[in-house]
Amino acid sequence: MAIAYNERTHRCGSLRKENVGDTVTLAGWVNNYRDHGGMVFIDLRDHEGLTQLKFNPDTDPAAHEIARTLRNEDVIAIRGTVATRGENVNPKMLTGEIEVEASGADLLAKSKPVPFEISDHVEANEELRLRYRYLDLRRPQIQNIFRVRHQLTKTIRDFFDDEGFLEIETPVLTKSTPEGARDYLVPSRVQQGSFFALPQSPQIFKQLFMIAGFDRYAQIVRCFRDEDLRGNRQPEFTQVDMEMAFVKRDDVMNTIDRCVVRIFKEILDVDIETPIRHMSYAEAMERFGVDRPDTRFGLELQDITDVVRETGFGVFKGAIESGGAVKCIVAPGGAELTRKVTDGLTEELKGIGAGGMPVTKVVDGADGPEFATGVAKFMQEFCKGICEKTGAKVGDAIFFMPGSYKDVCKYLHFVRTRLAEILGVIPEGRWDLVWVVDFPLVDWNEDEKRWDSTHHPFTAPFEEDIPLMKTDPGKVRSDAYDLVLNGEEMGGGSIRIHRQEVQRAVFDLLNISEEDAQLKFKHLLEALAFGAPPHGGIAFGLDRWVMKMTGQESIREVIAFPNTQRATCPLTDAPGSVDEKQLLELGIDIRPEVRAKLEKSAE
RNA sequence: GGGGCCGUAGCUCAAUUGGUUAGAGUACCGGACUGUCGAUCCGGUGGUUGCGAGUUCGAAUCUCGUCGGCCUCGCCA
Repeated sequence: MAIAYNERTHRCGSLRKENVGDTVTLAGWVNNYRDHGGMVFIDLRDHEGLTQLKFNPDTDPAAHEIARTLRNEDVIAIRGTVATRGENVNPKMLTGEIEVEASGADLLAKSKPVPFEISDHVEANEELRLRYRYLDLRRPQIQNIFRVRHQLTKTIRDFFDDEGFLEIETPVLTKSTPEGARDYLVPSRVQQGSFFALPQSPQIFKQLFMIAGFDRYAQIVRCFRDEDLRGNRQPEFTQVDMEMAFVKRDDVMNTIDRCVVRIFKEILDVDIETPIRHMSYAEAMERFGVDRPDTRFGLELQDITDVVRETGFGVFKGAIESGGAVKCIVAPGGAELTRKVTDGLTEELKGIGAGGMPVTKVVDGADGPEFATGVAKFMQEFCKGICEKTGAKVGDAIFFMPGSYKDVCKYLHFVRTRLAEILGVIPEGRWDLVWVVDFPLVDWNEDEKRWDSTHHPFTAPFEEDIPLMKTDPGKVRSDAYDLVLNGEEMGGGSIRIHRQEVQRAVFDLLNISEEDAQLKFKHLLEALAFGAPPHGGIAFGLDRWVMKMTGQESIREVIAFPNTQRATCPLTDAPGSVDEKQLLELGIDIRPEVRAKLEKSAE
């Protein structure tokens, strides 16, 4: 008799000893089978958990016959009676006190042997996992990630709903903006020769919502950027996007503080202290060398430019004379580090463009602490000064970095992060949140010889800094803010420019002509002329939040069907070629040199 | 575009550093087994060592190229 699989009485994670004696119907996948010739045991799996099924030839020969043929990942439905396991309780299973004695079984779908085991014990390589992602997604730990993802989006939506935000969708087929990241383009058939762009973010649209008078908008929205991938970057990703009218930056940050508190409480049952602390961009760069400081540990950067100003040591002297700096990191107990480790660090640094890294160790000398090994002989005369300035003690190692301020920051940030791993000083279970504020409005682009927006061209400068735009643009601070969690940027936003004359001044500074501005941002500029309320907002990388909250190392783990580093999908084989007919309709063609390359690789 | 690591059975990994017929666990197939739970025991199938050149008496191992994966710099307003 067929089992009514559409009338499951329970799920596989729910049966307990209170259910003993109940007649139940379950359905799911064969997680594992143990065939004793007589007795057959099957662990049945569904989205909730595992239940052991027992097939006894004396109880039900027909069901037992079916059970003997079952293999992993076969889909079955069974009917049976819940029984206690007596002496044979399995404490490792949530349902380990019971089992279901099957009195009927249906094979609903046979499975081929799977390319990799669906289990906690075996980890297949990532490419294979992505190629058979639907099998990978069967693993309970992976399903849990998506459960957290669901809870997180629900919590965020509930929060914004409670605070009076409206979720409104914005276009996916929209207009290319030449600023910022490379756009994904979609050719138009109706307007041959024209292209839509997929949004890098709904930035302008959300500002238009404010001008439209919605007051508060929030959306969980897919965004696209055609740039190279990283462990925490995918070409399509999900933003939590919000905008508020009639606010100053503290209002936005306070709102997010409340949201973050709620997220941590509801998802992880962790209490976050508010207000989340603020740190200026300048302080972050000075102490950590990066605008997303990891404040869970020390190893901060220390400036010793003044201490060693009179040095004859070539690289230090050169850096100082050309207006740069000499900074260092003191590694407590670093004298224990082997030559191999410090040399390895130097090699890694060279890999990202550094010339090298002078290192020395502080030892007990005849006359107090002195330097030993490495660049000791060049630095000995400054030992006392450096130790006083930095607090370095006997047994420590000091890693020096001379160069331009930018380079020193970049390389020492790298050193700091690696040292923290090597020394094992990153505490577990910490959630260090910090708002980085007072970013510079613009950044000098040496290659192009022009000022670029640090954030984006609609970010408001500090009112009191506006006069500096003409005289010293690099000093102008912007009303922008980034939220950083454990050294990773989780989101960023700003107060926007709502007055035309300020917007024009910023465009001037960015060397965007009136014509250009009209061409690129006409819709926003026009709207600003019709009474724009002061407004500001922020956007979060949802994927990064899920990644952090589930303890994953890669963003790919928290996206159902992610891309590889070369932006392909091993499961669908996207992107793929299209018919000539499709190209014809769109009025576009593959360039000859690309065609030639494709034909060559097809051979 | 640059730097680094990797690619051996369906899967996870070995192969004494260039040496005879490339092994093990697992999966799969056959057999045994009535309390297992990563079942056990016996037997079996399974390999273009990513691909292509080269060096060598001899290459999984060395060299070059190429393809693919991951990390990273640039890039990501």
